[in-house]
Amino acid sequence: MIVMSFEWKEIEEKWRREWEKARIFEADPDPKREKCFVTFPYPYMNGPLHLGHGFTATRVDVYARYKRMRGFNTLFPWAWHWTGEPIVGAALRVKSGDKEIIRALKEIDGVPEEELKKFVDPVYMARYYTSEGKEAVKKIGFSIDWRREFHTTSLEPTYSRFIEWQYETLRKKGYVVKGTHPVVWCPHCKSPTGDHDRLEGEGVSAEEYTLLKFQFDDAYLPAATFRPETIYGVTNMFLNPDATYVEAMVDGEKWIISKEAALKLSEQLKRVKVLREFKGSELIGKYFVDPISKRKLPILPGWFVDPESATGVVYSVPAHAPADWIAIKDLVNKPDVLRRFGIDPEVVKSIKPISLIEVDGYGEYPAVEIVEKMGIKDQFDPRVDEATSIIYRKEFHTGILKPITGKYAGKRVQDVKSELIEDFKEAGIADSMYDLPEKVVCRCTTRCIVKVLSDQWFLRYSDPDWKQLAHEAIDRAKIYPEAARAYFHDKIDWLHDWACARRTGLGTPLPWSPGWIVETLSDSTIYMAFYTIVKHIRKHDIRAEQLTNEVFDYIFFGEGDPEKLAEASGIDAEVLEEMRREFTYWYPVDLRVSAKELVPNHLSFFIFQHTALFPRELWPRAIGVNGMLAIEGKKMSKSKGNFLTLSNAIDKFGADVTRLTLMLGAEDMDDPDWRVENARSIDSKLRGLYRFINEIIGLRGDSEEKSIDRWLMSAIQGRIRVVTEAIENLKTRTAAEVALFEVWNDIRWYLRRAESPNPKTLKEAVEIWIRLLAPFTPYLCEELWHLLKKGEFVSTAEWPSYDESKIDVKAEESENMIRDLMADTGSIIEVTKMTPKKICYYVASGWKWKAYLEMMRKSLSAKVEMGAIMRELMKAPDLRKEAKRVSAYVGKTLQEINTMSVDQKKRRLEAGELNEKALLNEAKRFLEREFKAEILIYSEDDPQRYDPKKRASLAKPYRPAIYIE
RNA sequence: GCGGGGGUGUCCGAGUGGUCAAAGGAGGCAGGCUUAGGACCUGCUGGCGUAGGCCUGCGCGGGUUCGAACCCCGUCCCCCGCACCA
Repeated sequence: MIVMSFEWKEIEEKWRREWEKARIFEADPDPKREKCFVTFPYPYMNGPLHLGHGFTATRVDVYARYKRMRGFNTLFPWAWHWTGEPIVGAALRVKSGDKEIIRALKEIDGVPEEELKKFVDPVYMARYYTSEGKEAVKKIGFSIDWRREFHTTSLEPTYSRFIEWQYETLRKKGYVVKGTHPVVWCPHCKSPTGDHDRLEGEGVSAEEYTLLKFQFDDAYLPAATFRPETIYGVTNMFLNPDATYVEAMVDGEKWIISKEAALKLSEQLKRVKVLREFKGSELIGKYFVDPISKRKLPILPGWFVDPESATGVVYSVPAHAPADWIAIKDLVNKPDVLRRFGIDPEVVKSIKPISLIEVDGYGEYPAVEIVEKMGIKDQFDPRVDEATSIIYRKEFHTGILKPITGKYAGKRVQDVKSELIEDFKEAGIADSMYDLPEKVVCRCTTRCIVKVLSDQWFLRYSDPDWKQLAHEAIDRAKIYPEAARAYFHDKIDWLHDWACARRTGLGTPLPWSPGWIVETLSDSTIYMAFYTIVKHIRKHDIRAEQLTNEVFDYIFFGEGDPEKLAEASGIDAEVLEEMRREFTYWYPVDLRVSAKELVPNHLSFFIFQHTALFPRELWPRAIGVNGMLAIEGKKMSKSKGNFLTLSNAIDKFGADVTRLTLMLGAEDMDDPDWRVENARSIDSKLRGLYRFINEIIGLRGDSEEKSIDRWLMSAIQGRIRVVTEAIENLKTRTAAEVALFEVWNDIRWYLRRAESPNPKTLKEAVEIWIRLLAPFTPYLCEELWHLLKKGEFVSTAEWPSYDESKIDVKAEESENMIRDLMADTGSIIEVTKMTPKKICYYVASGWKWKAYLEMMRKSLSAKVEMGAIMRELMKAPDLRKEAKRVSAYVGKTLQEINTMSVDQKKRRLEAGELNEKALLNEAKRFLEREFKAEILIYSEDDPQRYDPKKRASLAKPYRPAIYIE
């Protein structure tokens, strides 16, 4: 009696131990074997691994296990990312007793109380999650070579040395340069305020305003705008009478700006010296000069002007800015207000909008039109913003500049905008500043500003030559799915210089600039190279200081003489040579997989840096991109409380169930959705599979090979081909689906169909089946495999090869014929509502087959016409004898032939004439069982046939005629 | 707004010009097996139909074609990313 049930934990632990004992996932260079080097981006250790990590990494592991079975020397290493600020930030929050984070650590991450206390130390925290993470990775059964494990930062000195070498090399090659950069900045914390450090203003980033410098006596009024082209339509200025303005020297010029603006500009690398403060009202009613037209224009009161926004100086273009038009209209209606500021109401009344942009669907003054159309009453109407945005978008995208704009006339706004800004700056009438379009508040409750950092170190991802190389690397690589290729190209073009050093957090200090550390996305770009040598560093106890730049130059670039390097570094020449050999053996990376969110950053950086540092033959060979995991239909998030750690999932469902459920969730860039219900169903499927295979293994004996045996082996070959191709292209869902369900259905059909199932056929099928499933559910397959073959791992068994010789088109087409016939029979029974006692089948006679195949042959090259085909067919004497019936048959069959797909025609031609009578006789008892009726089989011309309704002549190839009573 | 992906039957999800009323799975219904079953097996799961057929149908509206879920144009909607951060 075979045991028909099992405990996941038991078999998983058993096989994990066996694998570790046999060291089957430890891979060393073997020049005789082709290698395969796959990687998963090391996870950041500020928390436990979650199911999303599990999803992506399982895809890597499936590929790795498959390749290993294909005979590749396969290396799948693992490491841990500690670089960055969040771990330090979290430790600080624990230290300060932040309730929110403590609750999250306890409830979501499951950190025990006594451990939690130690989390005030960020390094302890990282170590804790690393060791928890490693347990989870082992439990889920990834085929990792753990000898190559490491973590990042200066706490792993040899890795740190590797990063130093990388950055010194990049700098030497001119890829790292010094520059300036605007960041959202907290004046209190004196540090950049990232999205996660904000109370308010998530997603808000610095925007660059153009400042147009209008003349006012010996000073300038720098008005801020995103639409500098509208200077041609300026009619007046607005200042807030109640706001505080200053006169300040800014880089040697006298500017009039809001008090707040002066502070902001001083943080943007401008020398600012405030001369005096005054209320805006002081300037209301005075005149300024437009630098383009030299017209003198009035300064009007505008309470809507926000001194917190940019310079607090606003110029007015009523033709194209709804807010400006409304503000003027409001003033016209309040002559007393104007008089209070000493302004003659006639001055405002006489302001005429000046049109400068021609735009479809609007007349001279789009702003005036939209205000009227929307019925906006005054400047306090909330729809002013909406109107502004509609006009702005429309004019930017489709607007054509009018003659008043001089050299820009006739061009589209969006095409000349940047040129125009350059020109204005050149002419000294424009400048720029950064500001935030919305309020941003730091976690410390201070309002943030934009600061331009100097002395910043940048990776020059904006460099066109470097971009070119990155594009080339993408073009040379395989990208799964292919649709992601365009995404990469787009993101490579879009990337600009990347500030690659930070002041705070864990990491590797920038070697030439103390006080800076290499930023987290920048120290994780070529570390896969480190996997190839870290094993030797450990084995030979090599210290960081021995790993000089020259040593790395030798290992990774092949530069220098190992003997001399040995002397200088104290590392044996043989060891150096071995490391060099190991690097060149494993490199390049054959596959790297991540979720699509990493395309614009990590994966693109990975590509960029490989092209900067390595020759083309060492550029990555393939990149896989996948979707992002949702839990029960919702995006996974700690704050929403639907966060599922990898470890929890495995404990609850087992490793194989977790893996297979994930793999069946989605492929390509689709987002998989984890549902407990699915996992449960997969669990019961796998238990069923276990019983099913056990029963098959228990079968004894042998019997003769029938058409249905050939059918099963042929069908299984098709499954092998599909699964193999799918995994090759990282279509892991398709592969899992076919390997599990389609193969199962094939075998099920075989068992139902075959009079007496042939154990030999079944065992062959099962051996293939287990191996096809092994990359997905390695533990269960290992268990099953050992029931078949003692002492051999399925993990290292040979992948089933597609055997062309076992493809039997005739057997497959025969089976299709029988299935179709059963469906037709069933349909008749259903419609007529009879309970059949007797079912008669009449198979088509030889001449029909001859005509049918001939028509198909002809139709491969051209459409078959009645006349031509009849002339052709009449050449054969046996058909000529039946000319009348042939002609009727051909007429009826013509359309079927002409609309059949080429593929199908080829299959049927290859199958040739089926001996339908023999096939049906072979299936007779099966059909009788299925329909619970007597089955009678005749040739249509059989004079002995029972055919009371004269249906026999309806027989066609592949469609025997049917009579039921 | 820009860029990428997508809208298919109750649900998830295949499907890129004819083999498509549309794979596979889930759910539902019916039957079988069984002491019982949330285990297993079989069938059904758009509508109509007393003979293997017909009609409707793949976000919406047009078009190309002998023929369209698949190609073209327009349109609406959904998801993801948009930077100093893992």
